[in-house]
Amino acid sequence: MPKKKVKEESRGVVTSQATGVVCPECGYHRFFEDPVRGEKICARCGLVLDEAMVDFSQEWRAFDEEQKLRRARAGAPLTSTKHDKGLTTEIGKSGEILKVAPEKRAQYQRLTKWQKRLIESKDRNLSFALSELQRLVSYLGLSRAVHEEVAKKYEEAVDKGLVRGRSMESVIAALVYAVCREMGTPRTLEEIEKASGVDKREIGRTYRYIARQLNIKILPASPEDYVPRFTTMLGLSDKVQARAIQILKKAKKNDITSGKGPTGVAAAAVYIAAVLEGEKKTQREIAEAVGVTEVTIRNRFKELIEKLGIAEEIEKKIKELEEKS
DNA sequence: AAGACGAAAGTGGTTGA
DNA sequence: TCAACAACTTTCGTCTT
Repeated sequence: MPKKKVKEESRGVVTSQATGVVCPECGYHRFFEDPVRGEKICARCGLVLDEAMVDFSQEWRAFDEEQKLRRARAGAPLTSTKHDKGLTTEIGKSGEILKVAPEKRAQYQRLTKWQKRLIESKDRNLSFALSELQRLVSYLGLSRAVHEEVAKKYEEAVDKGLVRGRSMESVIAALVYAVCREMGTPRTLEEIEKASGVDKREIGRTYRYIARQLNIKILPASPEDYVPRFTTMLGLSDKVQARAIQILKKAKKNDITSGKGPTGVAAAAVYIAAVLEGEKKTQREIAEAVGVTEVTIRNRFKELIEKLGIAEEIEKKIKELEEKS
């Protein structure tokens, strides 16, 4: 894993692609776009993916908001995943300057200029970040609610200056992680790493920092929340899902879950539930889908069946299933 | 040959002095 | 800042079917 490269790219040298397209050569998801030659080039291996692209950028330039408004031929749709929901505050309107005392005009103009610069720099930052977010959302199949919430929190983070010294990608990734968890549909760090190309330790670090600064409560993730996604990923029935959650509830009461990695516990519960419902999957299959090792599943599995006193039941069931095949 | 099991050594992160 | 520590992973050998 060339981690260094990703870091450099996150400095903004690279245009990130808004859709879920990946390089057919190396599977990487970021590309350089060269508008002059109309080429799209994989940022990792350099493969030219697209030639003779259409340049969608504006053919005109605008030097201030006024020109922008005048030259634009279409307005952006209103949505809260856009940085300002289409409403921007400005200090200076050309007519108003006449109302200001002559001796204050110079100062007034300076203020106007800086105000514009600030807004525009925030603009660029936000629109770039939001397109990265858009990419993650479609890649991970996240809900509208999560999308909106992350957008809101990101702006908050920018306002508090928390993005400084961190790459936008890592902040976005961290927020996605945080919000997914908050909404009870957690994704693992690994999944977000794969989707965003940001190292998972980096995501974790940023997550903790941002969460503290924005007063997002960091509750330990609960295993139940992972169950529905795991069962669907493995193609298991709703019955298995319900059974797994039932097992986890009981486990929680007996205090077996605390201190353990939630994904491991969830994986073991799914394994048990699958066996009990006669839809047995191998430990490896589950391990692979969930992103923990078989060993971990085994350990949790052993703990669960012992402490819940269902060891015999499970063994009987396994024998039964073996006889059938 | 494939799956389950577990021992042993290694890794990254947290905690407490 | 450092060492101890728990959870988890990797690796590998064994047993069963």
